[in-house]
Amino acid sequence: MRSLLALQQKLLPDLLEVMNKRYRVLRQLRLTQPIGRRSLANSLDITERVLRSEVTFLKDQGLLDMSIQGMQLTEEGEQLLMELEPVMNEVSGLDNLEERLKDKLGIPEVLIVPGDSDVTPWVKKEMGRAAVGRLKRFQLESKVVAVTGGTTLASVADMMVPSLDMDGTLFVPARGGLGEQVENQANTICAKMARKAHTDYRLLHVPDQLSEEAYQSLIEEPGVKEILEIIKSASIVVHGIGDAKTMAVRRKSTGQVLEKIKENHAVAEAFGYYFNQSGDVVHKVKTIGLQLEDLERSELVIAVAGGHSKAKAIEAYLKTGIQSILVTDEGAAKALLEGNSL
Amino acid sequence: MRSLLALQQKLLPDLLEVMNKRYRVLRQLRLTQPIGRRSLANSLDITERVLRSEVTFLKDQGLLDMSIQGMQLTEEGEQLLMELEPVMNEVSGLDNLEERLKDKLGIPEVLIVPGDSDVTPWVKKEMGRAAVGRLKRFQLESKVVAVTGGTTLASVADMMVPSLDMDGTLFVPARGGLGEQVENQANTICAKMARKAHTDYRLLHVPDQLSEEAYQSLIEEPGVKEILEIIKSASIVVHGIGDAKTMAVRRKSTGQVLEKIKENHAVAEAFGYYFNQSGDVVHKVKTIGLQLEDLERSELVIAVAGGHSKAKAIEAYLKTGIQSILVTDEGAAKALLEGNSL
DNA sequence: TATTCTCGAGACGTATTATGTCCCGGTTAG
DNA sequence: CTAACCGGGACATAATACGTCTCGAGAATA
Repeated sequence: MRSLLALQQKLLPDLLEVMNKRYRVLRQLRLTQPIGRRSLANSLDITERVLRSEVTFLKDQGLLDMSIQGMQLTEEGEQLLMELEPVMNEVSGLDNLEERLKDKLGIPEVLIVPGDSDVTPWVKKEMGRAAVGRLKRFQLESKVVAVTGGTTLASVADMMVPSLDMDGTLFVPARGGLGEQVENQANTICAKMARKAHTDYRLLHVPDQLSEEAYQSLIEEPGVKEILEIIKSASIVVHGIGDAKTMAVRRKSTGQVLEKIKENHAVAEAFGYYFNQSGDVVHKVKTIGLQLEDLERSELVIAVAGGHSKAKAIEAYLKTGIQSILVTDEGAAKALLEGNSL
Repeated sequence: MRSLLALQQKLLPDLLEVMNKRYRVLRQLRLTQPIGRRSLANSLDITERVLRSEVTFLKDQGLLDMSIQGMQLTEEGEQLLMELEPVMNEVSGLDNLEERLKDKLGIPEVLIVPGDSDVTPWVKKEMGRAAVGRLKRFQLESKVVAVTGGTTLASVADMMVPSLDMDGTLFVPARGGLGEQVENQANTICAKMARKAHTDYRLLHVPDQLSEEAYQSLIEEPGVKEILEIIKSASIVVHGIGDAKTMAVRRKSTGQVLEKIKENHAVAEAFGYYFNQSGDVVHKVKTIGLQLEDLERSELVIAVAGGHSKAKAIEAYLKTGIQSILVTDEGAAKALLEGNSL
């Protein structure tokens, strides 16, 4: 017996097209609501008139509300969208991609969201939503969650929502100062995430540049030492993966470091570690906090990174053999699979 | 979690309508093929041009063939239609109706086909097809199937198809002469059914009017006695349900009988028994064969009857408490549920 | 407070599609 | 032989989809 969708393909070949169109409208709306017709049409790359037809239809169906501030999903719209997600993933073949990528990378789980965050920036938010969704399916009560910095993790924080079974969950930054801008620092993201989740957080204040003596005395400081222990005990880690060169530049690393990275052909970066194509560590930012080997003791590691330009970095990092869940986007996933098949 | 169809109802109600239209075309075509555009359009009560659009589409999809004799379903069309049946039942809410009716009548299973056989005659054929389909899901090898007469059972015979697991199945008429026209007599229907099923049948020749002595000597006749025993051993019974008065008139019953039926407020009739609104037997045609109490020993009893005008009769008959499967149509089902809710 | 921006809604001409209505030549049954 | 029915072609018209522009209202900003 064929599936319902297969039957419908025969009887209504354009069904999927329409369904996909409406689904995309709802999904984009969820990300940017409240939003007006023109901007939304622009985001979806369709003309205003077409969007208008869809939107009036969806409004009649009670899936969204129109007001002077713009359009917003109704309760029912949110609900429908949620239920629609797995269906559309299957339709667009994303679950297929997920399977293949899982096999290629040798990791236990891959989640792929549609789009390419290099092309359309809001895809990062979708990755964020997916990561949060995955996180919440885990038993989080009284657990410590360590998070890193980066723009992708900022998206994860953006999409964080409170949940009943996050009672006592504590968010901490994975590692100390890594030279990022404030909004992308682990501390900032950690705080934001905890606030949005309606739960607690602890911060780790470590200056970027530090002499050896100052460093030694700092880690003996009782306040710091206590947090460090909590961080080391983290059972859940959520982190991003960056392109080595980009990250080094963004962190305003010294010429020496840049040189080292270039010489050793580093391609990937994750929480202060730089990796070459084979997954070997070629450089490490000197700071306190979670170390690479600590990951092995974690119960759940989620790596979030997308955009086709990150494909190489993702692949290199996962060659370390870390059993991590990968949350990525269609662009990166396809690039990864293509690159591998060459 | 709602089903995919429920989601689609919200997201693409218009497409489901189209799907329904195309489904109806295919279904009607199956019943009357080969048939031309104009007649088919007439049957479906849509204009020729609309049908034409659908038909050309369906032809392009390879679901039907057009020839000079008319249109016919292809193999693929037949297959699709079959797989589509449960889906469309869900869409049109028929499976919901089935559940409700099952509860109201207190019987184990109800099958409803779309339409109303009082309004559109070919719905009887659909009921026939449904009954045959249900019958074939039962283990029929070497079993005896007793059938009654009536126009509805004639439709069942029409739709009978051979099947691999009907080896050794024997068709017999449930009861002797009941005064029907030849084409609606149990004997005729029994023979037709067996022939279409590519299996055996035995007939029971009993004249309509018979003196008591002749009757007694007849049932002692070896040939008759043998068949009678087979009939009594029938494990499967398929029968119709009629309106009491209509049946009495059609059978040209005597004024005496008509009077009795009227006086006792008989509303339903089934294989020669007349029932009042409470399900009590108020009259019984004197003939040999299966008796009402024999039904209790049957493994499978299927009652087939449709059309809103038969609602009262169906309800009355099923009040006897017989554990029967009911095959009916939308018209009767709705009338039954409405009547009950008043 | 003044100004600018974005919002939904209306309007309207045009391109596209759906539909109603005929007609035609061929095939078949009576 | 003819009447009925078949698919297919044709065409005017109605309905719909779409691109484009405009307007007044509220929100944000300065």
